[in-house]
Parts: sequence; structure tokens; C-alpha cells
Amino acid sequence: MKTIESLSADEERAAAIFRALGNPARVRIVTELARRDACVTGELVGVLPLAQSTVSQHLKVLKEAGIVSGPVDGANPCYCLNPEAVRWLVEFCNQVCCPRCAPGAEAAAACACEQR
Amino acid sequence: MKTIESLSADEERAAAIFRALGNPARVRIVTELARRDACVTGELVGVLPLAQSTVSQHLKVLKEAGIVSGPVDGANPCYCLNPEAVRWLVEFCNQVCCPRCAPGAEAAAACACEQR
DNA sequence: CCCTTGAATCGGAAAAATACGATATACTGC
DNA sequence: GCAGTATATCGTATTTTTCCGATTCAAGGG
Repeated sequence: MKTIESLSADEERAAAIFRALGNPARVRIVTELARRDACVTGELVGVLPLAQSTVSQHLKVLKEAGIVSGPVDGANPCYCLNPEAVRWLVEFCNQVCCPRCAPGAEAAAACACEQR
Repeated sequence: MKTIESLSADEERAAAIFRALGNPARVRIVTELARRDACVTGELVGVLPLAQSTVSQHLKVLKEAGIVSGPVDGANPCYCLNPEAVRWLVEFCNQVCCPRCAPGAEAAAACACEQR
């Protein structure tokens, strides 16, 4: 993938987070983590039809993107969802698409040209 | 990538949209489309340091994910941002992470376990 | 100290994404 | 009809992702 020098820092961060979330297994992990307050990896392996090493890799990707934090090593290894990252992403979407995508902006939603 | 049969339709749709947005060039295209009301491909080629055929491919990916619509063929080929898709994605994020990620949920944001 | 258990990392195979140039297609204007 | 311009598609080389089994590492129990 080519680097685009004209990209803003926000755009790059958004792309990185989107990319990390752009996999069904990782979306599933995030929804599982959100459902509970914390999660050991082993439970996730039970939920997903993937090998333990693969789940571990997915967790690493999510962690590097800042979407999850952990694990705390020691007695209770645990991965946690980082709500700040999700909130940031939602905010980015709203900023970028504002005012056409903001909730309540339905009136302005129609495109200027006819849709195919 | 393995198909995960236990995945809900929403989770799959979210993953597909995230994946489509998970590329710097495509984020840039979306922000450009959001900035204007419509955009012919040519202008985007000028904005991005990529070949015309590559930009066309990116537009195709975004279109297949339902993020942009168009082009209307004829005199004024135009691609438009589909605000509904972005709104749906924001809503998905809020639903999944609710109540821990919803705006104003800062009090509940701290994870149950210590962060590394 | 050794053994079990759970998670991370390594090595590598297969599949998918990314990018480009070349080519095809569609529309405009002469 | 023909030329010119703009966009889409094809073929393909390269890179990246995805996944697994095997191995390593760390903690705890006997």
C-alpha cells in the first residue's frame, strides 16, 4: 500500500482503526469484549471457530490499533475494550460527514445528483 | 479469511464497511466526497498520488460496500457519499459499545482490571 | 524441581489486497 | 462517422493478510 503524504494525522489514525476492525473475527472479539467487562483469551477461543494462535494474533492487531488494552500479566490476564478509541472513531465519522451524516441530518442527506 | 457462521448480519456488515474504510486512500476519498456534494473521478485522481485506474478501483470498493453511490452515467458522472451508511456505522458502534462508549459515558469507561 | 496450563511467538502456506500500465468502453463535439 | 476525453476493466507483479501447527514462555501446583 502506498503512503499518502497529504493525509492528515486524523485520517491516518481513522484508516488504521478501520483496518483493524475490518475483519469479522475482530468485530466479534470487540462485541464480546464490550458485552463483558473483561475477557481472558481462552474464552474468546471458545467463541470463535479459530485456532488459539489466530485469536492471539487478532488480539494483537486490535491492541496495536489501540482498540483493546491488556493483557495484565499475572494471575488474571485480561483484554479490555478501550471505549475511548471507539468514541474517537465515532467522533471522526461525525466530523467528516458533518453535516450530511450527523443524526438528524436526514433532510440534507439526498445527493445533489440522481442515484443510480 | 475464514467465514464465521456464528456472526450476526450486523457484525458482518460492519466488518465489510470497516474493511472498505480501512485504507488511507479510501478515507481520503470519503473526506473529499463529504467536503463537496459530488465529485467526478478525475478530481479525485488529482487529489491522490495514485494512477487513475487505482482510484477507480478504490471507488469500486467503496461503492460495493455501500459507502458511496454512483456514478450516474451520462453527462456528469458523479460519485456521492452515502450518508446513511456512515450513520448506520456510527449507530452500530454506539450499540455495540453501549453503555461504555456512548457519549457521556465517561464515568463508566474505566476497565474493571488494571491497564498495562 | 518438574509438570501442566494458558497465552504469545515463529515459520510458512494460501489467499487477498494494492498498485500499475495497457486496453476497452462510453460519451461529447466536430 | 470519427476523434478526443474520461472512466472502467483486465492482466499481472508485489505486498500484505490470514490462518494454522509447532514451539516457546510464564505462572502455579504437586
